[in-house]
Amino acid sequence: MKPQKEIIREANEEKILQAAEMVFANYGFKGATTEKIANEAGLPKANLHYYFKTKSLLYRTVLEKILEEWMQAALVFDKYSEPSIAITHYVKSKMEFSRNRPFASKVWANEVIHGAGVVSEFLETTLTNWLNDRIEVINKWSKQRLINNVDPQAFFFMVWAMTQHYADFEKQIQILNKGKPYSDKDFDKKKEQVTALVLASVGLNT
Amino acid sequence: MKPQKEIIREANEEKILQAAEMVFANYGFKGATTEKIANEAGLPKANLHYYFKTKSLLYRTVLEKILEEWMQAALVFDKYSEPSIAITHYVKSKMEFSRNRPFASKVWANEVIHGAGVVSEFLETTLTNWLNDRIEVINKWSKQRLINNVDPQAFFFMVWAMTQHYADFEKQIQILNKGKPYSDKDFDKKKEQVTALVLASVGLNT
DNA sequence: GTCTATACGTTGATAGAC
DNA sequence: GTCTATCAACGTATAGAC
Repeated sequence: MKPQKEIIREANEEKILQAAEMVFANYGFKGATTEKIANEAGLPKANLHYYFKTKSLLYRTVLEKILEEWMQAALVFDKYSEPSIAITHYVKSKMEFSRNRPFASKVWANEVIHGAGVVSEFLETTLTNWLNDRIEVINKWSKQRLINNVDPQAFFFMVWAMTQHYADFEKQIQILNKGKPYSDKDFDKKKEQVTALVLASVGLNT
Repeated sequence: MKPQKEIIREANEEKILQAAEMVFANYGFKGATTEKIANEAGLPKANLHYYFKTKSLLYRTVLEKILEEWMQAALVFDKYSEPSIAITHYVKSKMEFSRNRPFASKVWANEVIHGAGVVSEFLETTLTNWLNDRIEVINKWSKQRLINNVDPQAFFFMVWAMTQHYADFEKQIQILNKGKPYSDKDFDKKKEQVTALVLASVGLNT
């Protein structure tokens, strides 16, 4: 059985991390204050600093959690060997991530826009390796004439950009949607449309 | 002939606006300090506040300039009536904007991610009108069987996301490109690839 | 129009009682 | 582990001499 203190610690850290993700997403690193995060987590600022010594450390911890989930979503690409099925599942997985974890997507976007100071190591190693392997898969499919002869890198950038756009530019999308946020049904339709566009872009019919 | 003071004013405002765009792009609104901007513009902080009373006003002025350019690039869509030509020119125009004005794109992305507090009015009026008109164009093309039957809104979001991705996620793209920024030649190739993907996505061949 | 010095608010972080 | 009080650093904005 876990000691009482450890249980408390884990619960509080979790509350803080969730609050931090939201506040960092909405205000950026500098714009986010430890006080806002603490309020959102429902505890005094001093407690936040007790659990996370510095704001910087808290930010890095938030990003680490996001990276784990990013990789988790990426695994879907390898689950199926048939191009249209693999791509469909991957796009849907990315769209669902945007829908369910919009703050995570925004924190990520923010971090990269401002120079990826924290995540550059991840980009240089894990993500580079992941992408290079998947580029080979796309090239293989092209050679087998299963899909159009596309630039694999441009293809992945397209999928990332399109799917993350629905999280990062949520506000713009909402305004252009007559001011109303997408309902679950709306979003499901967009998920289908995005998938159809991606499949067509490499020459696959739906 | 313009009075001397006016000439000085215009020159200094221009220097400040350019510096501000870069600093806002790289550090976000809160992360950008008036001192950094002033240094970048090559004048003391007090002068910056002489030309732009507050940081907020400076930020809004930067955004207004970006909006004008955004609309300018959007005009290209209407220059040609044939779908593949219109789309090709529009995508290329957006890609060139990302290439030539990466800071503008980043400031915009940042602003929208954090809730579009300043640009929401533009989104509600000008951009909504622009998009609604262009949606009709896409629908017309669909009905005439000139392009696939696609969701016009999803189509434009795709183009915006894909093209702006090359500016906003510049750093990530650079790292995934063996650490080297795209040369002009690299970028031209990507421009072609992006155009090909977009055309194919609506059923047009290249 | 330029610039140094400075006032004043905000915020990250800590001390120290409970 | 919790929380109030507090401080030092920073950053916006201005006063006032040139």
